[in-house]
Amino acid sequence: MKRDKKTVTIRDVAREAGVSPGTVSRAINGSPLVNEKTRQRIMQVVRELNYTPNIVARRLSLGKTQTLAVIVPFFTRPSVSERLNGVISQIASTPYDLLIHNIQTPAQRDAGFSNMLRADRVDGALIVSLPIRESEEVQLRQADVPVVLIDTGDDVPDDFHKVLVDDVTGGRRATEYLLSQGHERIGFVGDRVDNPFDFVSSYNRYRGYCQALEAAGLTIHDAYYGQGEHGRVPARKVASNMLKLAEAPTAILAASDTQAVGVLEAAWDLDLDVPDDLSVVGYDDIELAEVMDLTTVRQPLFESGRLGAELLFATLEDPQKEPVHRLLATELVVRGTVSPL
Amino acid sequence: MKRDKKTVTIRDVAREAGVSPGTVSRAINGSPLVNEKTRQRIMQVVRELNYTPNIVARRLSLGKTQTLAVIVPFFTRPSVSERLNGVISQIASTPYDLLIHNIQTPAQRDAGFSNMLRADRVDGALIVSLPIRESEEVQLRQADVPVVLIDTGDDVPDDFHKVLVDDVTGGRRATEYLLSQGHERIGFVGDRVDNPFDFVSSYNRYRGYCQALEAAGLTIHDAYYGQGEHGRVPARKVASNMLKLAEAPTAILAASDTQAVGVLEAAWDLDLDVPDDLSVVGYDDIELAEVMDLTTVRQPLFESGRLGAELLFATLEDPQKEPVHRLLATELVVRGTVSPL
DNA sequence: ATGAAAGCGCTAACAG
DNA sequence: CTGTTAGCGCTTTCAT
Repeated sequence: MKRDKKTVTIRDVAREAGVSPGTVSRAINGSPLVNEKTRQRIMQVVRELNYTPNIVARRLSLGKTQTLAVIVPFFTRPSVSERLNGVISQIASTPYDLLIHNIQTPAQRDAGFSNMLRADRVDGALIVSLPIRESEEVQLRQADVPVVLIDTGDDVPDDFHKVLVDDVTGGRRATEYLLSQGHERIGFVGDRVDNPFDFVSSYNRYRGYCQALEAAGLTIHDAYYGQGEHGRVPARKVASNMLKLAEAPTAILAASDTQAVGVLEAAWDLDLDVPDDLSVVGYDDIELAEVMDLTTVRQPLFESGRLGAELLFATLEDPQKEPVHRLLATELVVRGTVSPL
Repeated sequence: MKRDKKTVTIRDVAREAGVSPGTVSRAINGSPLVNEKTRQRIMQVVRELNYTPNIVARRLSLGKTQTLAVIVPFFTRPSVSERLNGVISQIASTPYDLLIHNIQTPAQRDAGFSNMLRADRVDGALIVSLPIRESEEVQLRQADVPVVLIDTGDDVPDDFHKVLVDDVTGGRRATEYLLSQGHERIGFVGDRVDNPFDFVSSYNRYRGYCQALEAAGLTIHDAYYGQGEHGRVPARKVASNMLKLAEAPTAILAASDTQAVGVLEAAWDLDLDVPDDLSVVGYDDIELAEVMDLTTVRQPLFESGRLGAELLFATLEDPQKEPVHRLLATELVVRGTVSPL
């Protein structure tokens, strides 16, 4: 849209082809009501002039942005970026543009919600792994574009489209597995409950852990609930403290593979052998898990993103569509970091 | 831009405030030639009506898209996504939208170059880690938007803005380090030279490796140049073969940390101790490297992205700007996978 | 300091 | 089947 380097417009094509702009538009957009002869001639001119329609003008006229937005926190985290990958690959075959709004600060968070959900900017939006606050729920409801929540929104009303992964069950299964191997002193290392983004997946996995313990008639010790900032290094510290307890756990379930590696490091620091002295289970099954031979809970990261995008397209087609909820299952991947007690 | 749910336009505000649309526009955009009183009144109405300017209309009128694109292959690779992170964080504080075009197939590649470099779509573009082919170089030159190349384009003429990292020197330094530790039989495990994307960074690192070897008066053996698809698993296979040679290398330099981990795995497979039986050096210094205690060559991933975006903004301000080239340095990070011979 | 009017480039309803 | 016309919503001369 540089005005200096003159752009070829539909008018230029029309003049050159000896027709009206309207006809050119029809020809380009494959309307059936244009003579084959004229269409050929027009397309010829289009090629000669190397014409390409101004997409912004097109959008204004059509009233559609042909753009989708995804709001996502910390997209460099492997689990997040894999979901994003699913979204992107689903959109790739469509003419839609994809706007990425990464969130790492509160300001970006506000900006994302107030800018990216507007119909003059996008036709629809995906929110990935970012917990929805009450005020944001209001914004979402007022938003004039369809929104699909991926890996978030289990606590917001069911009138939103959602693709969720069953974190509670995942945490429970992992714990049950540990119990089945004879472990009773089982620790949990996860995010802080009161983290600045209100991330809740770690806590949900912890809830599953509690369920399993209770079902087994075991008591839940606070000392076995290690909370820290998300990441390998804090997890290492938290696990280290836990492992120094008089009655140290014989197994630890981590809220993510990244944190599980921190647990492994803590064990190394203390000269504890994994799995002989300590069993460890992670969560996510990112590539790192395989490298570390980590037993973990696999969740369908890519698929959750792909499905969310698919769902958004369906909603674009039929805005009145009933809210859809997909709850994806997890799967325990047994590798080498757990041994029977 | 839903037409049904009536949108508030500048006209509505104007009518309500008893002024003309032009004045509202001026008021909103902070023009000095509008009476303070009227501005107040207008802003009041804006708030009451919850008016927000239609961004597409604004773009059409202004002739600017306020959008930037980044073309990037395999953005889930940690090294790539970290560069992207640098780009995003630099753009975050600006009003620009960011379009991500991920490339995993030839079709996406073509689409990216023909769609994303058009002035009616974006104001500028960044190309990250994707080697430029000759035909693409032509497209780049014809593009009517400024383009900055990040981690690519060392083989295209110097009239493009570039942010490069010195892969050759990085490869050389790593090799020199290995030589200084007494190693002479040094292997290299990297991408295939004839890979479908023409990725060249692996080969450049290999060139540095060759330089170091030659400078030391050593001959370069083809058997010590292991090529495979990018990734941990192929690298494992390639390294495995190399380590089974009669005269197996005592040290291996990998073209990336990911591949270095494959080398480590190959060593484990063969019951070789690292670093006692085999020294290993990686490249990139992604988080995985620290976890594996891997000696590696650190390159400024985030900074390369940030700098590229910064450069693009500078070019947006001054399109006539002389082509800028930044060559970023690498740094050897000594950890625990190398021992003297 | 403000209003009127033209225009950004495209699409679509309306005639014919 | 094609031309004409009227917008889409905003910005920006050009008057006044």
